[in-house]
Amino acid sequence: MPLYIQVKEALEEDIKTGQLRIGDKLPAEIILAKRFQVSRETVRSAIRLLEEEGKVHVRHGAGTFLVNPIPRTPSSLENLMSVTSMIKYAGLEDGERREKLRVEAPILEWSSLLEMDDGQEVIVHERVRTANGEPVAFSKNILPRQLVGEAIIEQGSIGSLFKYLKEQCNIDIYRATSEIVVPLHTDPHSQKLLIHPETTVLLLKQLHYDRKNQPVLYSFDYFRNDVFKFSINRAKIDG
Amino acid sequence: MPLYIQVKEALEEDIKTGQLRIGDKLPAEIILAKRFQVSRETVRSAIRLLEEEGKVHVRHGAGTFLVNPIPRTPSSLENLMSVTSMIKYAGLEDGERREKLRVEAPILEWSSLLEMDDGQEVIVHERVRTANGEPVAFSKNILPRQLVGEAIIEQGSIGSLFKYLKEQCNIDIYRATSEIVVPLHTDPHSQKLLIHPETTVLLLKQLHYDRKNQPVLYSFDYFRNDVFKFSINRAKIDG
DNA sequence: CAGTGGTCTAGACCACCGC
DNA sequence: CGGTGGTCTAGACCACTGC
Repeated sequence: MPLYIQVKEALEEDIKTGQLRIGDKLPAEIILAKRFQVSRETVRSAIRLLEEEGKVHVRHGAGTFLVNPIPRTPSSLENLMSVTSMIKYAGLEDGERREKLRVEAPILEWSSLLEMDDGQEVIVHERVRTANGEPVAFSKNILPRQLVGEAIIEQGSIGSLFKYLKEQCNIDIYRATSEIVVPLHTDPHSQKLLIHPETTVLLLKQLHYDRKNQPVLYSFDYFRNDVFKFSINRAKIDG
Repeated sequence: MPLYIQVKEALEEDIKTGQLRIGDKLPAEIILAKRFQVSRETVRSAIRLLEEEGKVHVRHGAGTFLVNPIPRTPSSLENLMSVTSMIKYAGLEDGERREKLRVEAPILEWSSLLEMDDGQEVIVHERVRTANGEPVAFSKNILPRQLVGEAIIEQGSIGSLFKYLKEQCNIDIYRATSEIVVPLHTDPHSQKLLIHPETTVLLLKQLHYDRKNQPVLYSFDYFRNDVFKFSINRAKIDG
């Protein structure tokens, strides 16, 4: 375990035991360095982590101050997770699915977003997710056929798409840009989920990227908003 | 200008001029340090910035690689901005508003979220935003009366609430947790905006914090989704 | 002005990757 | 195994804050 992690955890322990309280100024970096018998840069690495996690507020020339812990949002949208994970996270049993899988010629929007060459085909994968026998989400996934190979077409059930792509296709999704849309009532995919009068539906149009920021998957994910809760942490851009 | 910023910008210049191309491995840190006549730690600070901005991918033992630039999302929700700013950002003229301002006893949900003592009152501020004579957004803002003082009650028009709070009340909002909700058609606030058949409405329930993570403002912000576009960048949590 | 964090150095050793 | 990034040190000087 690196030293700066140990220092960070020691400081967190001071917070937890109440030795440091909200609003308190932490000892100067040089003092902490002496106390923990490490160099000042090591202390700074630890404090940088605490700052990233929103536990302290560093002010040049003034000191480092303990702030309220960031309010924890249960499952926050800026953390990318697969629909399968979101269902588990919501405490639901990932039930029976109706899957459809086909090969298509992409429409211009898809081939453009996925940066595909002309003439290439896409795999279109659709499925309804259920819990307690009721539909709770619907997903339409679009992938370049070239990326996923031929095996997927014979595949009966995919399971977690993220997991399948990682293990079978060596595609590691780790980022996405998502547009949040409230679909119209006339949207046929939305209608599949509108089974209760108090149900509303939210759509995420998501373009997923691998670690090289290559687009690999475009998806339309519809969620019942009476079942799933969506939240997000927002912060001012500068200082 | 700090050295590590200069190094970062020199590297970005190499990217822009095509000396470094997507997928390329950057020279080793120690080589870059020699080239720029700085220490290795300075180079590492520069690379850390590039990594945070998603421009390079650092792999322990392998090297640092140039990746596709992160797809730029126009106005992404994780960047906190006021409704006033969102309206300007959408290219709309912030038109006539119908403002209401009153003092109330808070309901339990509000006083709890705003961490208020019993018996304290809240200021409730509502307004409709219009553009081209049509309503495009509706906001309901709830603030502890104690925080904002008495002056606000006599105030005719507030303008940008964020700006008002900063300049008149010394409250600097810099973070929020927002829940994204698709309101029901029966929601009276939502109905104010449903003036076209192809209009849908999205609601942000937002709890705003100052730099000490003290909650200072709870707001319900309704937006017409045919006028405003909402997007978000999502990333996997761990490396 | 004293105290604080921000930057920077020139080394060192370790952990990991890919050949 | 050599090359790479990850961590760490013991200093130094600078820039900012608040009294």
